[in-house]
Amino acid sequence: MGIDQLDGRIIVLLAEEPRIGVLEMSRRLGVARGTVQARLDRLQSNGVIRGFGPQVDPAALGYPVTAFATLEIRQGQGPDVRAHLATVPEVLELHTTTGSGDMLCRLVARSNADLQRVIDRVVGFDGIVRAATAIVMENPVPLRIIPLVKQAAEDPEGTTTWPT
Amino acid sequence: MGIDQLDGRIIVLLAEEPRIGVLEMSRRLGVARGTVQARLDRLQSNGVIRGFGPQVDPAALGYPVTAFATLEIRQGQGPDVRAHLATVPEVLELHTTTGSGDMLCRLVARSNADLQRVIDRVVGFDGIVRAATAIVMENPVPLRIIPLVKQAAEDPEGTTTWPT
DNA sequence: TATCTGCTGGGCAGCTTGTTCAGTGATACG
DNA sequence: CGTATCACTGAACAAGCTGCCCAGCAGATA
Repeated sequence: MGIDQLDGRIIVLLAEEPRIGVLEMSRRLGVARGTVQARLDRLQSNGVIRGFGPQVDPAALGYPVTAFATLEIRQGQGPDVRAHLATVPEVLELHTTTGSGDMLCRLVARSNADLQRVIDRVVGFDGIVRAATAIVMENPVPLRIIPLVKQAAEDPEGTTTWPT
Repeated sequence: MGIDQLDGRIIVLLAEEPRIGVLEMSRRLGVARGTVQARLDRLQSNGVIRGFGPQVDPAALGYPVTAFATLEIRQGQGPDVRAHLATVPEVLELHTTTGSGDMLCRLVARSNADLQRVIDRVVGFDGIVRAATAIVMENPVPLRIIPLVKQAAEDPEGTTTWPT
């Protein structure tokens, strides 16, 4: 577990220019093509790189409204609620969190009015006691990983960032 | 704005086998290569497909702990807080939301103990009044987009899902 | 009817990929 | 100390894909 600086540079390069190809990477990094290839294979089998799926923008799909909903779950209904939420396309992700047996999920909708439909569908299920929704207005920091990759590459053991 | 079924199938195919290539896609979809190429170009210039960056797993990087923090911001300090949080690598994303002038951010850390360090760094800033943190235990629905893509492809106008 | 857009099917040169091989340096281990 | 293991290098090869071009055709539109 952990990556070295070469791994980090490969990931950063890949993030900046996804269509770059192994050969061009090896040229820019100043290493042999086989090395980059082996590193990439290892990163993928390690699970560090999960894949290269297309990053789709829900807004461009017609779902410009994003919201986070905190759900309060009736005791023992967790599994059923998970299964229910998994069937709702507008539920982009779901987490169970500490706190009062809660879940947090990310929703999208076609409009603020449409959000009502989505929420109704989400909470229209027995196991859900209550839902608190916060609509996203701005997204100053879009989901990112590069800064973390750089830190992990500089300091694989976490020694410098560890609390003293 | 909106995608048709062919666009949807292209995205799904790309998500299932990211390394597939335009030629193989055209074969599987039963259309000409130029068509797939043109669709892909359009999807990218439309912004529907933002890119093909590597999906990196923070856990595999040594950051297995995820948390969501709700931040209460002092009036007028929003921009400064955004800039501050953008400098913290462990802040994976940041949203401003409705509610009491709040922000919601996703954090990762090397351990529960390390999370304290991250939170201290996040809230160690004048503009932040209070922070409520929820640690993620499970992630029953990892960030996904395919179900939404399928729905958008089937129903580009949202007519069937619209509230009646 | 004339135009425009999108799709088809073909062809071409150039480049990348996947794979294999031998050689080398560093490291770990008996 | 000798040796096995590992990672990296540099090279080679055939195969396949990409990017780009073109002409033709169908459907929608003005």
